[in-house]
Amino acid sequence: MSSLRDFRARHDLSMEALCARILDRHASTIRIKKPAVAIGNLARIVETTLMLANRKGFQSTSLRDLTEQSGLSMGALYAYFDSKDTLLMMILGQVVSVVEEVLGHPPEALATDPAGRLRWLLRTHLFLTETMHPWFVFAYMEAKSFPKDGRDLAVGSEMMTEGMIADALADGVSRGLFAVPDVTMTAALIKPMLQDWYVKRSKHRRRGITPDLYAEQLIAFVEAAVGLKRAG
Amino acid sequence: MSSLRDFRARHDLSMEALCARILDRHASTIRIKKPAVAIGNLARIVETTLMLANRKGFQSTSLRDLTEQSGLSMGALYAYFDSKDTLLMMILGQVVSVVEEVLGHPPEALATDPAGRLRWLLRTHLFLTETMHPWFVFAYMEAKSFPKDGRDLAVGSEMMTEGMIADALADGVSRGLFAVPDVTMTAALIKPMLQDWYVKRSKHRRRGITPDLYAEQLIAFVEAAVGLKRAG
DNA sequence: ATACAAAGCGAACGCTCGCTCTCTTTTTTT
DNA sequence: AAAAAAAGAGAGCGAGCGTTCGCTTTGTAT
Repeated sequence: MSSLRDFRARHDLSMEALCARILDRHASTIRIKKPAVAIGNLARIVETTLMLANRKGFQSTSLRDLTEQSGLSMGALYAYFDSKDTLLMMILGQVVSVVEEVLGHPPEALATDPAGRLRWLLRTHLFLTETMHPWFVFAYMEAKSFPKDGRDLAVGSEMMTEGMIADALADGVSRGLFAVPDVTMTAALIKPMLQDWYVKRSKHRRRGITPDLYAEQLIAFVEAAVGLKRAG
Repeated sequence: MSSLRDFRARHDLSMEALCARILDRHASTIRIKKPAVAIGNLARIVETTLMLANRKGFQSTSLRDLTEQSGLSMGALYAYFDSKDTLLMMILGQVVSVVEEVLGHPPEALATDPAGRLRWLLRTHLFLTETMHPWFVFAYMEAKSFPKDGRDLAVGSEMMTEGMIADALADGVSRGLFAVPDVTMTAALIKPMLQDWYVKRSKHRRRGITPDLYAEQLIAFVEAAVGLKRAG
């Protein structure tokens, strides 16, 4: 059974790796020529933005706050984005892209094992959001104030992961493994429990719940709810 | 079995009734002498604030937006609150107070019926948030940018309702009705499914899910998860 | 050492913000 | 009808916003 350690060994989600991909995606906007410099400073910018935005909201975070905390000047910041909204879209776009990449490819071995695939989805979702915690809080909390394309992107991403859960459920039902009256509705009920891990993470941590523990308990809860008989 | 109609017949949660109580609580700040005038204008102010804040966030809603949409002048607004933060606290305080009042008093008949009390809690929570939908979205989405006392109030309220769920679960476990490994954790998993109704309400509505339907399916899901055998 | 591009800097701009204050209008009282 | 009290109006204030731009510093190739 896979753990958070295993997950992190399989995926490089370090700040540098993530910012390298942001640089790729926004090469036309970013005016810095040397990739090493660009990635290093992007890392400082994104890290500071996530910290400040998660503390008091992106709208309320001023670019002057950002210059003070990041150590970069106003002019330097605008070499990396052409507007505050672009900065927001850089972060959001990276979150959406990683979700698609990580959750979109379940192990082939689970292709005919809906219960295993459901477990894998829940566990992987939790480990991903744990590893990129500030990114996901940012995407979730700022979603409603995104420019329209950003909102569509976020909603689309959410619908995609919900759809993956629904597919696993439907597969399980058709194999007689699960007893679920309405797979769409059930998937819609499972999603917020996944999101709660990162939205209210400090509460769970205060109670001593680790990601592995949360995964285990959530899986037990969901499997009971969908009528799966558990081994042992 | 109680429905949304029944719920609304039992509780007066009209804008006027809610604003009358805001007036009571903030009588010292509000400079308007005649209650009828004060309540009427408070209703316009709160209604407009909720609409604008839920559309683009409270921070991004300017007082000039508020004057335009409400039809009241800047000077008039400041006869009702002494700062934008006070306006926020008026709304939040009313939400918290109503939650305590409505959820804090389950029917006496359910005192020895944990399964019934759990059903009542879920249903009542859903009906309450449905009836005061914009208020709850506001409290939930703006929570992180509240001044500290506001955040504490919101967190306290959430912990209270989670505690009620946990109590019902613990009662059920001690009577041998539920099979739950950890009541606190289980309550923490149930809460976000309740909140999802109002946070993602438009998604559910698009799918044709009514509050009564959501209540029914959520209850079925939870009862299966906690191991309750259902009649029929 | 020189030349040139890359990167970084921060004062200044136009604008909007929350909030105040004086003045006018409406309502109530006499 | 006059006077007093209550309520509303909206121009104006200083502060702070996102963004720009002319300039300096740093790094590199000759």
